[in-house]
Amino acid sequence: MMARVGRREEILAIACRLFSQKGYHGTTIRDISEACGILSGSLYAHINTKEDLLFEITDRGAEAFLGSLEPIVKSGKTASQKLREAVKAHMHVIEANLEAATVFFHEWKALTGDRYEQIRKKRDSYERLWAAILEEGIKSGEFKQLDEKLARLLVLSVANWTYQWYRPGGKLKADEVADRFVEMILIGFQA
Amino acid sequence: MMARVGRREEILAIACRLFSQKGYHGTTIRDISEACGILSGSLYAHINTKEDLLFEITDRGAEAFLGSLEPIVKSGKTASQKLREAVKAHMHVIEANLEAATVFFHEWKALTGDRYEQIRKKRDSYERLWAAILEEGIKSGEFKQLDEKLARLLVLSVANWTYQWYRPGGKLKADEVADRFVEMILIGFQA
DNA sequence: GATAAAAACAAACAAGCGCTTGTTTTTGAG
DNA sequence: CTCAAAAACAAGCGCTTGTTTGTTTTTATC
Repeated sequence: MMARVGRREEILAIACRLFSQKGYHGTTIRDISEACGILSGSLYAHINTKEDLLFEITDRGAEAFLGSLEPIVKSGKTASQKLREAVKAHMHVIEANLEAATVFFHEWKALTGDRYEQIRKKRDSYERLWAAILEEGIKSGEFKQLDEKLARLLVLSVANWTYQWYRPGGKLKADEVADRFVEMILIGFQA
Repeated sequence: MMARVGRREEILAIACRLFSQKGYHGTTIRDISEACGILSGSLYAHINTKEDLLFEITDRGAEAFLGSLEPIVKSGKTASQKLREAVKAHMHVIEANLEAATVFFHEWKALTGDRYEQIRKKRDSYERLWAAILEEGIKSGEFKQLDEKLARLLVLSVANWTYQWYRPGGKLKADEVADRFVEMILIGFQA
């Protein structure tokens, strides 16, 4: 016999949903197992520890964000184009997996030891990719002579806050939101 | 004899610090009492429940943000001036009480029942104050014909993400950050 | 220095926590 | 139908959780 490959994914998805709703520390192993329709002990045929679940969810989230941004930064487009596509890519990752994105942004600090460090490093890498886009735009004269750090913080604030309000299936489509955000960032509010 | 008025405040400050560091569910009553230098049971001479602590911290946070923004919205200044002062006021609240702001933004969802609703309403009120500034600027023609909702989300993203990176005493002064953020928002990145 | 409020201790409570163990049931390929 | 792997159960481990209770110590005031 073979293990149903889907079972573990199912558990991850359920844990992801609960972590995003009630937080990691606010979710118990019994919450997860109950939502799976099994007893709490039975979960441990599929996982080693509760923190494994959190790590796997956040790590996949980190990889999704990194993997979507890397090709854009490496492309030969202009900084404005890269910025636009970066925001779009970021929104698409959130759209495709809002719950995992929420856990990634909101719960990753509950990780301990080496796993905390691993995710922290991936977050840093992600920020550096954004920094590269802004540095390029500032250096080439395409953007104003902005303080790169503050410009990056502004863009990242917009990107990183998205999980708090964006709801797939709502009126606002991810691509449209991204386009308008980038437009506002590029040309400003002032008439 | 009279109760030392400072004792309860001390406990609140310690709980605030721990909640901001480890989260509400990640902090135990024994963590708090130990940091206070007393036994866990002794805490209950000063508080009724653990959630009381969270509520008092988040409610004070909400009031601080609301109280700082209200007079600005009501003032007779231009929308741009209001926007500038609003961002400054927001940053000042965070600067003056980073830990409480962190708990307010990050842990308020751990509240239950009526208290959850109370804080949610205050958060809504706060967003509506920001909306008023943007609506005014758009209506008067001072700002471009922006989608008000998306413009508000952009500004709120920048404001609400601040607690994640701003550190009082660092190189960046709150007023300076606010000025540069507003400048970028008003006139955009494009050269 | 007596007094009473305030603050702390000492000890424990019921409930819930993450997780382990040994056993039984379900499953699907041969 | 057989049989072994996989998945679930049943029971409970040691520990921690938020909180309560009754008692003692500290504190400021008269």
